[in-house]
Amino acid sequence: MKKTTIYDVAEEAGVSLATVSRVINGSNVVKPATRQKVLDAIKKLDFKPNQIARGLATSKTTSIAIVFPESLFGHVKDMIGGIGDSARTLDYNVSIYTTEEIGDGNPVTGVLEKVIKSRADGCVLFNSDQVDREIEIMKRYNIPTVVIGYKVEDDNLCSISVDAHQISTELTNHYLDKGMDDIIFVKPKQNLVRLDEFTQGIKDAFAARGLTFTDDRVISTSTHYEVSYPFFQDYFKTHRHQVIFNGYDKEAVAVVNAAQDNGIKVPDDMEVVGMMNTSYSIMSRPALTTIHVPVYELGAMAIRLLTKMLNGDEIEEKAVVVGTHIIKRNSTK
Amino acid sequence: MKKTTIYDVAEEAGVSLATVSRVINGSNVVKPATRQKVLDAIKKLDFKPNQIARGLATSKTTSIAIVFPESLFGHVKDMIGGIGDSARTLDYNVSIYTTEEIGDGNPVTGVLEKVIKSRADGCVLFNSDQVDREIEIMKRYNIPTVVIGYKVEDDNLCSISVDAHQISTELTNHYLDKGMDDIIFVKPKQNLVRLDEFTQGIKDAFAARGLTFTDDRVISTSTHYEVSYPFFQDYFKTHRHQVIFNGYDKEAVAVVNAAQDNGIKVPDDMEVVGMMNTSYSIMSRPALTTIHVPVYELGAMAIRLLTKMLNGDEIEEKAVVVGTHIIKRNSTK
DNA sequence: TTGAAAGCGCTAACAT
DNA sequence: ATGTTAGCGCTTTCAA
Repeated sequence: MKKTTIYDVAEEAGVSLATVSRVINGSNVVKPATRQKVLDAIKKLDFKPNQIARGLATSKTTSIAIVFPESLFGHVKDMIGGIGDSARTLDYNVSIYTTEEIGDGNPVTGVLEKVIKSRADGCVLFNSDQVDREIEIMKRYNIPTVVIGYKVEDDNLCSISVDAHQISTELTNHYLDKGMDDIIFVKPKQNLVRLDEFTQGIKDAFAARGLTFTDDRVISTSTHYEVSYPFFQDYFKTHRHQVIFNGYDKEAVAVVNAAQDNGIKVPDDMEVVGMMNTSYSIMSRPALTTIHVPVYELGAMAIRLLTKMLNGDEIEEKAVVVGTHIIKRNSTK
Repeated sequence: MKKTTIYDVAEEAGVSLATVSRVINGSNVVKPATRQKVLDAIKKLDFKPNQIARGLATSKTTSIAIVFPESLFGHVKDMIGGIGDSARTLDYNVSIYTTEEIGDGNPVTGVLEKVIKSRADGCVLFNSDQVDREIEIMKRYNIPTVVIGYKVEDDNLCSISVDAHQISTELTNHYLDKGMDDIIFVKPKQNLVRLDEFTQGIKDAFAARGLTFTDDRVISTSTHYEVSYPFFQDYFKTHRHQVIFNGYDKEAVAVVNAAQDNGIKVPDDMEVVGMMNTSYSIMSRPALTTIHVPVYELGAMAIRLLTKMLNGDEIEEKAVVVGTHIIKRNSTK
């Protein structure tokens, strides 16, 4: 069954294909009567313009590529609402491209190659340990890109990020003020938020008081609860601390549960702070104090920024830094 | 900066564009020496074939559309690993199309219209209260489609689902055997698993013993913990039950937490069963007994089925029903 | 083994 | 206000 084309519609309506094209593209030079004939023909033949052909003719695909490593999916998921809503409103499709963790040789260039071939109008990248290389590639091919979670700015390149350093110094100072300096930072491999900056913020807060936050106070961990929980279950058999910062709520829940299983009362014996303010944080008992990052908005802003670039609109701020704040719940005093 | 095309490569290599096309498509009639010249030119010019042009010429986009309502995103998320991995392996791109909950008039046809215009090679749909209409549309446009969570089969139409009726009768019988018939089913609006069938399974199990499971034992609820938790927090002030089945782990956590806040011990005073075996179920205290649904595999199978349809391969089973089982944890005895 | 040319379905000058 | 025509960048016969 052959798909109906603009030619079929033109014939049915008794006009040229150019007129049909004008009607479907909303040109206002078409005589109302003619327009109606065309509209009728479109309806009768149930014609749906081929976006691929249009894309070839206009060099526009109205599609945006979202590229991220699988491990960041949890974050992207929370953001996809904002991305999807904005994209839908602005009439863009979103295609997702994930990079596998354990890639065959060169996962980054592999997936970006697909993006380039797909001729996506624009691209959204996420902070990851590969992000610099990714940015490099997108710049080389001159594809308008916005990066989420990593501050950069350039031609055809915007970013939306969070001031991780600021929030971690604030948090650290809060405890240092209370004389609590037995702090541990549980750091997952990847996060939307720059965990290296977060770590640096802690160190700087310590340093400002003549103290040092040593690297052995940073515990690297998996974001799989199945892995992190047993780890901490074991860890707390032999360790006690005053405060645990976490790079992601999921690990914070593992810490809370494992601590309590070892008779450590949260928050009385130990305080725990999560990150991202995901639903994990409210489902945990006690509910987690956590750093709120407005992920939905991050996604929505990314698409808006991107479409501005695509439209050649003026962009006042190309490297947007959004604020975060701490949500106080029951895992801290 | 003009993108380099197949013509540029042809000129650089001193051959015709047909030869270049043969090289990039792996035709084996090209003389090795010629092939090498072309390969060199491709490398030198950093040529990436335009997938849009190719799509127009071949009527294939190598892209698959995934369509689902926002509220199902939690489920799709768990599945996207499987979808993404399979799609990547089989060299398809996936485009996601979400329908907004509170649509302007006709969300379904709106979003599917985009899918049709995009000329996606195939489409993945999910069980939802709109799925019948969606299927209808895909059939009309003859787009190979696989539906996840809803059993159907037709030309160009496969499905992968779960036998909800079977699992709910099994579960119900387990409690009925123990003489526990004070059962409540907490039912969210949408789930990948057909909750109507699940409900029917409970009813049938009751009926088989001359009992009735009345409709007032089905509590409809939101999947937002922020909504469901306060609801149950209040509910358990005046209600006690022996067993609570839940249509999704998230609500089960709300039930567990709210019950415990009201002094109801889980599982001693009340048993709670979740559904889907998400990470919520292991993070809950006590950890949830839940119905395991192999979502990753569901996603992977969907893509494999779809690509078989696209390749015209033989499909032995067009309406696959996958098994589920109950994972026993500490929210039941 | 390679090249020439038609065509995929549409848009966008340019004519009329 | 409408029609004609030349692309968009590729694939795929058909010839050579």
